[in-house]
Amino acid sequence: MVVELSAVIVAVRDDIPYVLTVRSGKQAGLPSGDFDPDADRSLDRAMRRWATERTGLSLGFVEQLYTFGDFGRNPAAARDGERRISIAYLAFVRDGEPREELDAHWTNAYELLPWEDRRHGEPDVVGEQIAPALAAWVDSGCDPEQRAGRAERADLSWGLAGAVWDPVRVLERYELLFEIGLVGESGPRASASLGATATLDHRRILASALGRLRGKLTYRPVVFELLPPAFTLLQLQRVVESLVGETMHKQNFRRLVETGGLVEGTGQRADNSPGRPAELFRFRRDVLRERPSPGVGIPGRR
Amino acid sequence: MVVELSAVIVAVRDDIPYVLTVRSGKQAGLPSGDFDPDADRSLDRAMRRWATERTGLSLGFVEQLYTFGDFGRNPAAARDGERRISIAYLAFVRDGEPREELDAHWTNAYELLPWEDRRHGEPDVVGEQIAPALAAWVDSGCDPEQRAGRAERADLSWGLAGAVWDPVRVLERYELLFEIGLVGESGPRASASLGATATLDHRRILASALGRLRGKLTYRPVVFELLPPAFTLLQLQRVVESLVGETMHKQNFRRLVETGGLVEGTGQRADNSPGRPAELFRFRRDVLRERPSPGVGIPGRR
DNA sequence: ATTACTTGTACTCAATCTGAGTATATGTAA
DNA sequence: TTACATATACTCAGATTGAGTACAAGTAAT
Repeated sequence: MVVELSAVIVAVRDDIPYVLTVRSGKQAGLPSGDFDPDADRSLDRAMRRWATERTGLSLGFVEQLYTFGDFGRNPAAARDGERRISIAYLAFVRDGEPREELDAHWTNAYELLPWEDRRHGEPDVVGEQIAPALAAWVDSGCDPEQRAGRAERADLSWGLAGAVWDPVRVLERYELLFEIGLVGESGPRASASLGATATLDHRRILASALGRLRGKLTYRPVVFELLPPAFTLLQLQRVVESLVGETMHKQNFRRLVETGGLVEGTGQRADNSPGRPAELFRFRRDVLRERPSPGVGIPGRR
Repeated sequence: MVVELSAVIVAVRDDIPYVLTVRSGKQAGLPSGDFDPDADRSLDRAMRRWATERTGLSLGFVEQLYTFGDFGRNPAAARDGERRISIAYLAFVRDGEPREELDAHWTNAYELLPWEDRRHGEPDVVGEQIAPALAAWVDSGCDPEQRAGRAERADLSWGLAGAVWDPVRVLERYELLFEIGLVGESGPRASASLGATATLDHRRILASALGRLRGKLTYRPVVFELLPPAFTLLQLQRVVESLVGETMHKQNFRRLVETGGLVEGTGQRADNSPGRPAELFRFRRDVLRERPSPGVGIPGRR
């Protein structure tokens, strides 16, 4: 049995959430490598050291995500009777280009999971391909009870039939698509509108990372690890929106973030923007002391 | 390298959260065993099968918790140069006694983590032993900056000096106690008021489980997996309180849970109680459809 | 039968928070 | 100057929350 580490390393630039990928053949994959028990005392430390060596980036926030160990996740290994277990991590970097010679790139996360970006409304692929495929899957259930169960599951995870869209349920959605055969792993099976494929189960790992990240935003002030030390409120809002995949009411977002004590003005103002220059803010560490779970509340749409 | 599975199996009875433990020598430990890659296709499945065989219980809600792999977590193994990685799971069972012949018992979770139960006010051990030890640790920092950092960390995780007590930060608290030497692993080091010790790092695993569980309560309707199908609102409240470790305002709890659409009355009423008999309620599955993250909101204390 | 005691359930009320705006301020470029 | 952009202040109705009060409906003791 081999234990490997893999990392979803996230950065946001120009309102786009990027994940770090490495090429392997024609597909992109997450950086990953075997865990060497002799080299590091702890998994977290191994992760940091190895990611730095591999990508030339220094990680900010780091959190263990999930351990993937399904038999089918690595068909090549399975064929040889080898079982590979992968401990996945989520990590943030503020900026910086990966070192070129290491063959690492930034990939738009929504190229891999296009249906998760709803900032410009529901993407066409949902109505045109996903919803019909889900409906067909529901109808193909063999008895009424199974059909009801399937409908419930499809509606809940995809926000159909009056249910609400929950940005956090990224993994549920991905797994449902996988189950009904709309997205594939370990092979260039899908159509372009259903997103680029990735090596092995790395899209699934990305899905859990995005879900966890979206959840975490609301109750821990982690966004700030993706922003420069001073930022305008609009910059902050855009970063949150890009991660959550939905737009927010500007004035209310500002109010939430200010009265919530998450940020404080620096007195300085940004200069490069069109329109009236905005004040620069910084993260206010004292919130941690005042509120039990401070995060950027996510006010209603638009 | 050996990969093992371990499980925090939780049940609540008489307002006490219990975890399933097995004896190993004089100490209690979580049930755990090596993962056999040939026997099961997925980790989750392995976990379920193995827990059922081992404990004779059928698990309800099951969730992967964290993978522990620190070098020091198993001193015996470390001495032999062996590295053991443990994938921990959190699971709920509704009730039922473990099969006797398997040497499994229910242990009060707060016997292992006494400071986490604040239903009867702050436990004495906090003021008498923990707070002084934390203060000493803060003072022993070698420069003002380090002392400030330590004070911040102690205050935040323990809700001291005006900071709020956050029930979710169980792991942070445990790790701080461990770091300053107040609780020990792999040996009967601690005083009784700081809780019973457990095998290896199993108390640490329990701490992450309790933290995760407390967090999950607020945004997913998982409590109901610990209750019988029909229950009174007070029963529900007591189960939540026992897990969160704090008491709640009765009328507001009821309001939150009812207007939140989490439960519906059955028309029947409980009969065995003193006082006016209460109506029996059941979990209302439709909430899942209506609200993005339904959980038992945790209203203010008392 | 009355009383004390227990728990359940309804309702009140002020304070706060939220969603959805309107209005005004302060820059740059034509 | 004007048009355009974004920033920021303020409003206001409706919902949610914290903290109670009041009353209902049982059991056990007097």
